[in-house]
Amino acid sequence: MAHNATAATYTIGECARRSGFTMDTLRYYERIGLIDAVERTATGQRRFTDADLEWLGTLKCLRDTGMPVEQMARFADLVRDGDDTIPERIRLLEAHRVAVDDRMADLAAKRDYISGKIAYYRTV
Amino acid sequence: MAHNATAATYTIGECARRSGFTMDTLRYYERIGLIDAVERTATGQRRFTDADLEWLGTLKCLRDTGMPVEQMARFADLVRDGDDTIPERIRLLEAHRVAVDDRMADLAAKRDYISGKIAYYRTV
DNA sequence: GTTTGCGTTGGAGTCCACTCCAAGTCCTAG
DNA sequence: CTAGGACTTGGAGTGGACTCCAACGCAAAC
Repeated sequence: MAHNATAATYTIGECARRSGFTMDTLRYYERIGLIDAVERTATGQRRFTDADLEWLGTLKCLRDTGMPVEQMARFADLVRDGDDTIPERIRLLEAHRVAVDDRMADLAAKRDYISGKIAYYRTV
Repeated sequence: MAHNATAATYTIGECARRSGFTMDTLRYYERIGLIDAVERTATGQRRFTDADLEWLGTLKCLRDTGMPVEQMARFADLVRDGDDTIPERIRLLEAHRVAVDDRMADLAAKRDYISGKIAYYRTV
């Protein structure tokens, strides 16, 4: 058997600190199935693993780029359903990337409008 | 007296179409003071002017770049209070531009993460 | 001159994504 | 061994920004 050097686990508080979600949000995400049932101690406290944290990193990325929770749940389902769903996952992520690109282009244009407004105010 | 060639007015439906807000949102914005009381016909129907539309364009830009309604209301108040408030308006818009820039940088980074994820899935 | 549809109001309802609460248990530092 | 902080639950509450509703009045096309 391999020597398991890094089996770190984290309390929900520590996980919140590391993931950028609040404890409440972590519990909420577990409740609605965005994250699989987290390991528990004998007394019922959650212990998050590095794998959980990595998945949370993906969720954070999707969430912060504006993906609705419902679509993230769909993605989570695909991940749960194994490698057969990889083409669909790619489709989902590509669609999302397009949405993000569109959003960035829109922001850039509107940023310029704001800059123009500022420049105009400076002439008054 | 000058010849007034363009005194176009628009119904709320037309204004919605042109501004990109819904009729309900336009009424809501008027109610909360984001837009000044709109002109009315004798029978009480709203008639938006080109000036209204221009202001709505500014609001759309601010809103779509994530400015909270409350801060837009603050900006609207400044505009109402005359030219003395221009330095403050500049400060407000500059702060907002920084926020937009930050948001774009964050989106760009996270877009790359998503791209990496897609690339990875393609290797599986 | 009537039908079809656009407009009016105040107020209630919706949606999303959390966020908070109370009452209790568990952990750990001293 | 005890004090204080971290964790548990189910369920209720929040905040922001709309969005919808009913019951009605007005408009304009034929």
